Amino acid sequence: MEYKSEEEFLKAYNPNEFERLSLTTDIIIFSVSDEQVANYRKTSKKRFSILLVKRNTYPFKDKYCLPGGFVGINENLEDAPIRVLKNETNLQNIYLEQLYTYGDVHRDPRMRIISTSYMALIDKNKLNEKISKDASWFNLDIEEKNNIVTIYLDNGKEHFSFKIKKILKELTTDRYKYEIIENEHLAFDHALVILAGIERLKNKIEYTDIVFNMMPKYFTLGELQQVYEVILGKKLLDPAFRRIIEKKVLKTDKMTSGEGHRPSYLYIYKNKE
Amino acid sequence: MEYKSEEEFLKAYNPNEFERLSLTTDIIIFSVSDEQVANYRKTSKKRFSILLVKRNTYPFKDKYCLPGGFVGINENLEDAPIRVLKNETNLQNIYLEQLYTYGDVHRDPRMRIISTSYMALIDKNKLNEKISKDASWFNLDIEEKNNIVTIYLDNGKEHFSFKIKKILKELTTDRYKYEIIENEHLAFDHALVILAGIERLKNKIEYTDIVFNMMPKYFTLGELQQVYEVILGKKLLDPAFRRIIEKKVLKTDKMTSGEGHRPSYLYIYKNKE
DNA sequence: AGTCTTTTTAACAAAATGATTATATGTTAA
DNA sequence: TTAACATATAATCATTTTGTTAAAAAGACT
Repeated sequence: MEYKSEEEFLKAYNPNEFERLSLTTDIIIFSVSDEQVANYRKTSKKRFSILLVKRNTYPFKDKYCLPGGFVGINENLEDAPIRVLKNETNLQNIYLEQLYTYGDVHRDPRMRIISTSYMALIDKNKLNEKISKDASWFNLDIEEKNNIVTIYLDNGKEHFSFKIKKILKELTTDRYKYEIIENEHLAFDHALVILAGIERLKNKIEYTDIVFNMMPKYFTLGELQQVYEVILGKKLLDPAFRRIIEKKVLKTDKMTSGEGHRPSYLYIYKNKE
Repeated sequence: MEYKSEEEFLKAYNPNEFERLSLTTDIIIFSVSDEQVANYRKTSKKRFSILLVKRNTYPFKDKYCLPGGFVGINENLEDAPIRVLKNETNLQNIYLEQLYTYGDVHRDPRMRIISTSYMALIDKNKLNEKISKDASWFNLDIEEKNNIVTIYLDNGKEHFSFKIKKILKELTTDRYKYEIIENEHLAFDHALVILAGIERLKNKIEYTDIVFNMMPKYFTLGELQQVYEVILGKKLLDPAFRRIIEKKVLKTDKMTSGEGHRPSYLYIYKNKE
């Protein structure tokens, strides 16, 4: 059949001609937390953490998953993670970045569901203890050897781990294919999503300013360095770190006190103007 | 209602409970082409190029779009671009990378359609002139000033351009929001997809080896440098370029000849072993 | 033989990074 | 009051990596 115009074509178009599927979004909410260090001074150390939700319905009942949900039929894709984030944490105006879209035929046992994942970076100080019931913060430790990544999760009450193998793709690339080889506690393919998020964050922290989304307004260079260190999973040398970071921050005249050691200046993030 | 097991839940699950939508994939196929230079020697220059398809059906009849199509209900998302690529170019085993998923409610006038975009990198020498009818290669030039990007496309017969404004996001990031401000000839939101692909490629060429997917087996350093230059949109200094690239390639004992100037050694890509 | 063009190597300056060491300073405990 | 403590901050020097300019090399063309 021939149509004379775009309007005419659209009028005759039957949306049920193609098979349909559902779309969800999953969000990795990254933040850092302070952990008391077991020494006689009241020092604390930064930890890397993400928010997980315990499922109380099928499928994957009693397992953990990333906060998320279905994208409404009249909702822009990128508005869905904003809505989910508001529901889970009551936070708005948060750094969000699309990560990857997962679409294996059988990734959800219910039906064909595509999922677009996002990562969010938040400063926990802005939280008013209003995270939803069933959600909890897990500290995160990463270990990698022989292309097998083990990720340890701990929310204080429960702790578990999962393993993912990184398989180098054949084509001329340094990208990997990821395969879950051990996972008892995470629903769906969320183990993959978490690793993808971690790797994206690790990369971007080096060439962008996104860390500052996880920092409070005033921070010390020591704290900032610790955040870099937990995310990158390695120690940095002080002078090298300072050389790089001093271009991005402004020293204020405020200082810390009562820390049991020499006080340090507080810095703020310097927007590039 | 309470279920006793995952099996029981799934048996009772009604997939029509949620509204459904359709999923497509769009692929930016990047390559480089040789263009005769108008001088008295038979020298040639590399150009950056992408494959576009002229639409002969509604919607957007007679406009150009990226190769793509619907993802089958029983087809893994990542298998769809492989299939499309095979159809359009008859090529297999090609470097493919997922870019971004577009999901604005009204991005397709027919109905709610989500599209996951990919980029593919190919070596044109592997093409056997079998690209599908309606498809043609467009040389691509990029110009950016005052955060407005103009992209010029030319396939020898037709040429046009489009403009996109880059708006800095408010949050602590160096990422932009993109807004089409001038576009007469490209269907859907494909102008955005093309720019996203260009920026991804520009970034990754610096810290990965993906360029070699666009190179023939044997190449000169001059050719390789030209490819870097057309993609990055700037001249590189020879010694600096060589220092970086010599770690990635192996010099063979083959040489070029008949080029009207000093011959050069041919190199091959050195896989990291 | 001389000119053209591009390749390839050389050489040096400037900048960025790596690593070590020294000094500073409030807190805590004796 | 003082010494041990824990971290902050600065200074120093060696090393590596980049930026820049320039020169030499070699086949094709006239």
